[in-house]
Amino acid sequence: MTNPRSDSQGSSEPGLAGHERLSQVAENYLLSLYILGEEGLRATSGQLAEYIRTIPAGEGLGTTLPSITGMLRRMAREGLVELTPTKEVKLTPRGTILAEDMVRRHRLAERMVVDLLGLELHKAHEEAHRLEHAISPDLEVKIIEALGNPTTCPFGRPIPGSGYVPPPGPRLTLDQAETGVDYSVDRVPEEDTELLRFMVDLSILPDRKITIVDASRHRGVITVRTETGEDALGYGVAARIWVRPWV
Amino acid sequence: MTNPRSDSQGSSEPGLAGHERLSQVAENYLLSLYILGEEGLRATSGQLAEYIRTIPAGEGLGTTLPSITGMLRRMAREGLVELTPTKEVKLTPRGTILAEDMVRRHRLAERMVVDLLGLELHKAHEEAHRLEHAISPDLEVKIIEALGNPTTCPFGRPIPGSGYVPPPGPRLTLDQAETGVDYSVDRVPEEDTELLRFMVDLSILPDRKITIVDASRHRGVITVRTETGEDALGYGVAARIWVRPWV
DNA sequence: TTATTTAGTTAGTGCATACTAACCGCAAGG
DNA sequence: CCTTGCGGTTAGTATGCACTAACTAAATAA
Repeated sequence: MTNPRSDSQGSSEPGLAGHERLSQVAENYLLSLYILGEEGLRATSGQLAEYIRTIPAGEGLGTTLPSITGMLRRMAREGLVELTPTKEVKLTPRGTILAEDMVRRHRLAERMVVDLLGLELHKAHEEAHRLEHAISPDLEVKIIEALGNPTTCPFGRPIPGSGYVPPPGPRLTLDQAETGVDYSVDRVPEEDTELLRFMVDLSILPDRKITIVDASRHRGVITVRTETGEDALGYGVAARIWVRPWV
Repeated sequence: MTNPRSDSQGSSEPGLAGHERLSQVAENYLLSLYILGEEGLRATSGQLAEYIRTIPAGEGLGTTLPSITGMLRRMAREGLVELTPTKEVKLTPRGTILAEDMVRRHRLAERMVVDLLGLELHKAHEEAHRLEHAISPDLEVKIIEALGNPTTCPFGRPIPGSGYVPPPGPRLTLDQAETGVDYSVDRVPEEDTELLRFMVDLSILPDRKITIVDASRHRGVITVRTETGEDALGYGVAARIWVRPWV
């Protein structure tokens, strides 16, 4: 956003895209918009507000509708987004590139803090939200090397530009899965700290095996078996866990 | 600075000090003031301007005297510094604690990017200047663990709160050292990227052995021998390298 | 001693980002 | 068809942090 930070910034190192630097706020918006897209949600100011509200402490507020309108206007002026007549927010090509940069840095940061620094998984998303703004192209390259070119974040989401190929076979949410069939966990929600803590205990984590022992929709409870044992999940939670058929 | 970021921030984790979050600009000022103190320089607005100018790309400018006056006024209002009648800037107790926090994070970040991520030494200082603002207390603990409780940054400066004890024996700058005597490098300048690149080649790095082969003050040149071989340094450069007697 | 240089402040502005309060347009319900 | 409410924008304002231009006070030089 032509903020002071964007001066004196000439990084033309090799490796990855141009890595133009924006304000942290703009970077957060781009990341949020990218993720809304990924989730297949209509990217409106309201959705954006909601998502931004999940961006944990340390990143500033900016969660009221008027703030968002204003920010989007500025971003539109800078050619990062377009505001369609249907009140939707679309990333421009340039915005898309920069958004991917952010998502990549975010997910690399998540991997770094977990795999290299041993941070507890449930804290990774929040920490990454701070770190993503502080990773230069040089550092990004080093992180990728140190991690051995990871293709997903620790929650199972793909790292853009990493050469991720979605595993074969259909992907579905756990609430739609069949009883008695073995599945592999594909993705888990990343922003719900308390839930994550619980899932770590239960080994409901990407690439682990999970099987539905019993699903009683009327009670709204699914019982699953994992490495660790058996436990019950609500349908709401189950709907946020993606699985694919076990190899 | 009562900026939006300081809301929603309740980190009361164990381990290290309170870790109140300020604006990045304020954090930079605190770090700069701390380092000026460390170097024994009179901390005036002018010195501050000069030091802040060395803070590399990505951190924003804010280098003119009026900006500094303004910022210091705000920081004084927040009880971080005091402006003495002799135009000197003093850290308050609270300011000192927060400044130490920043310096610690900065130096840990330097170690992390070098030791854990393999970043080239001459880039470490600049990267750390971005990362220092993005390290939470939790993460700090993990970084310390992963690094095995380091007591200095890769340039030889002590990490506050690490239990660093200065090595015994006198410390002097290389331009004052005697010819033919073996010394151990104690500290090297961290912000001069080009110089550092050269020193890495020459193995003029903390804890390495260095010996003056010949010093011809009139020519302004000192010839040193290191692991790597012999080479000539200007007196200006030599004055910025700290050494102590070799064990 | 007076003139100049140096260091710092004050004044006046600009921009990004936040907020609250007030307004608008459309979908749904009566 | 009108009314209400939700989602969004506009208006108005505040604060942090940057700048330039103009002033001042202390130190230095002439």
